Amino acid sequence: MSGKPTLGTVAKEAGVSIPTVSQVLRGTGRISEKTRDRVLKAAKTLHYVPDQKAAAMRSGENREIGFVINQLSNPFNAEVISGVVDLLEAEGYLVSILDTRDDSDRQSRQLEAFIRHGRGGLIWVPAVETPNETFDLLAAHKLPTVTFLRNMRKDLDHVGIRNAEATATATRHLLELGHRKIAYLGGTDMTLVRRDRIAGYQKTLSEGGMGAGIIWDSEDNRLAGLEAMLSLHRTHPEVTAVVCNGDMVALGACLALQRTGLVPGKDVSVTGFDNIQDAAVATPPLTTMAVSPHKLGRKLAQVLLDRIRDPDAPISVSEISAELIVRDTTGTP
Amino acid sequence: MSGKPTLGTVAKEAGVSIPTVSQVLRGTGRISEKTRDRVLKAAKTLHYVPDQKAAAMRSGENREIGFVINQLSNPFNAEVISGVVDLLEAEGYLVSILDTRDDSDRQSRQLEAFIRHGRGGLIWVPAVETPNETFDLLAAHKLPTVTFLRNMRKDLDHVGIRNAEATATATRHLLELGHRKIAYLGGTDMTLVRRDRIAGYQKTLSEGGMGAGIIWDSEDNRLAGLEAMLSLHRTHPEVTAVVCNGDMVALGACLALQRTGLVPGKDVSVTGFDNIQDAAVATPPLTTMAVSPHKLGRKLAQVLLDRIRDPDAPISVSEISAELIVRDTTGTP
DNA sequence: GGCCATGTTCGAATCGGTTCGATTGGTGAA
DNA sequence: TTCACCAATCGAACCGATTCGAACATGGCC
Repeated sequence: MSGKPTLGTVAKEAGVSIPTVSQVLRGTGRISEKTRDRVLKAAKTLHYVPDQKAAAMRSGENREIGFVINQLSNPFNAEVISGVVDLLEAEGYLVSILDTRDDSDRQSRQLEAFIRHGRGGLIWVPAVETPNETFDLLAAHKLPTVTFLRNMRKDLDHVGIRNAEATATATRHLLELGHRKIAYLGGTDMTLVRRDRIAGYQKTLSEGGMGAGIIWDSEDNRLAGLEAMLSLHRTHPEVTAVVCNGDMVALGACLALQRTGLVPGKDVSVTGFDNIQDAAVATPPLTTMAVSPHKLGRKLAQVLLDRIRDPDAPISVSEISAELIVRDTTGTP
Repeated sequence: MSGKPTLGTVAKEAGVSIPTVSQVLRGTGRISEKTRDRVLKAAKTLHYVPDQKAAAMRSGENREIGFVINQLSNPFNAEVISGVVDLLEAEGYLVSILDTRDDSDRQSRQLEAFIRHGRGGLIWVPAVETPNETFDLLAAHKLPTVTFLRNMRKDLDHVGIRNAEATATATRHLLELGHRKIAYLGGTDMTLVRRDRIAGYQKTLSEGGMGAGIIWDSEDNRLAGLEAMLSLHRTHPEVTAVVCNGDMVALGACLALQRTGLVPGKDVSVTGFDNIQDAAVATPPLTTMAVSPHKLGRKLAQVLLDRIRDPDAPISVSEISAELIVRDTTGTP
């Protein structure tokens, strides 16, 4: 009545020993039906819930997974999380989420907190400027880890998107429509992801004989995309198409065009990346590169489970292709 | 070299006993400088990180907080989470987040998981249809809990928004502009929050002699808002203003108006709720009711800390006022 | 030299489970 | 009656930390 119920409380209530209660509740060992029933009834009347941290301590098994992401407010990430959680919860794991907001100091504090509090595995979008010692910390504690989106280490499992292939597809789509002046919006801080996406864009341009292209800086949100598009258009009015680093940027760019009196898809073509829910609803609906976030999430969960089950298996790197979804923001120039 | 470093490993490395290492690292007891240095150096070279679950087991203190939210993909919620995490991390707590997606079965599994895995406190947006037994579970385990947004129990601390006051303000704003046919968009499933917001709307209407008003159903996202506005306009073309239950709905409604050839703020006025980032950037920028999510987050953290420190303190209920931000989607009819 | 005060360090118990080997009681066969 | 065997249950050690009181060494004083 005073404190929380423990194995001891249940054991006394049922008139058996502590190990017996433990065996009944976990279904191990040979227990007669009579005592099993007695124990189960006692556990129920006392509202007994086992203390996982005590269990984890002895058995070494830890059914709690950490998910460290760089931007919780991005709806694409939220959907990936759903996919991960669905699969891991079905396997009896608890997934707890932290948001680094791409701050590597906060990230290192959070990862250390995960280690202190004991996690059995980690899914992680490393912050842009993650120092080596952060990777060392994880290695020192032998924490099964899968990186997501940003593949920064050859010694860790990874799940990501074929970024270069995707932007190449988007760029080729615009070339085939007849565009000749195509800019890339969403970039210059050199994330690995951005580097790959820009590489795909540039490779396709130069294969088409269009030179190096124009890279224009923008953060990954609507407001930044809007401002970047305005300045791009002011500086390079000859540009008739932009490949955007993300849907948020692309939607911002469309707003900018509309404010300038231009029609996205007629005067200037725009492609996005992610296929977030808003992309389909926007006016006009956004042409974009789609990757199923749920598929990514399930893959992440699967790779992590495999790693937990066999810590010595070879490193796994999975890259998922994005698919071009043509809507109304792209057209002939 | 093989397993994780423990107090024992560090003790052997430094040539002292386990309690000594513990005392050095937590700063308790009187330790000579000489051994302190030796211990600290050993801890550093071994990358020692204390195991919180072992510590929590002995000391009873649990510095891990659970945050159970109903919709992770809502950017407003993401900002609230930032506020909570900032304050609690500074106090040495780890905040882990789960998303119920308003599914009460998933919610009950998640809360039980939090109890099993041991949390020292809980911030919680209860799912719409939360059964009593879920509340009983928390009470049975004496888990310090603060509800957020949805105040469903008189026996739990709460932090929320003055919903009725806010929609009353929005409705009065529209009345003062001269609107006479004002609908409420985002309704009818009877969440407490919605009930309060609708009550504020209806009270203001009837005080202004406008009758009961029109309540139109919509979920809390852009696409739903768009479709709801289309059907509302088809059914009730006389409506010249809509009070929306949230910004996402309001933005969807504006899109719907634009598709119909109407101008938000001129032909039909629209107010939102939350002041999410997109509200300021949209074309036209959205008139909305703003509550500082960061302020809400810090309040939540503070109330929870107070509860943890004094479990017997009287129940605290804090409601924060929303502020009208007039932008371009409201005007004279 | 013996004794106490002071400051450091360590032994042992504890938290709530799990695990394994040992013990108990009952049954059937020799 | 004795013995072997099997199923059911329990004792005790352990996981990694914390906590408290006891032990120890040192030095000062009588």
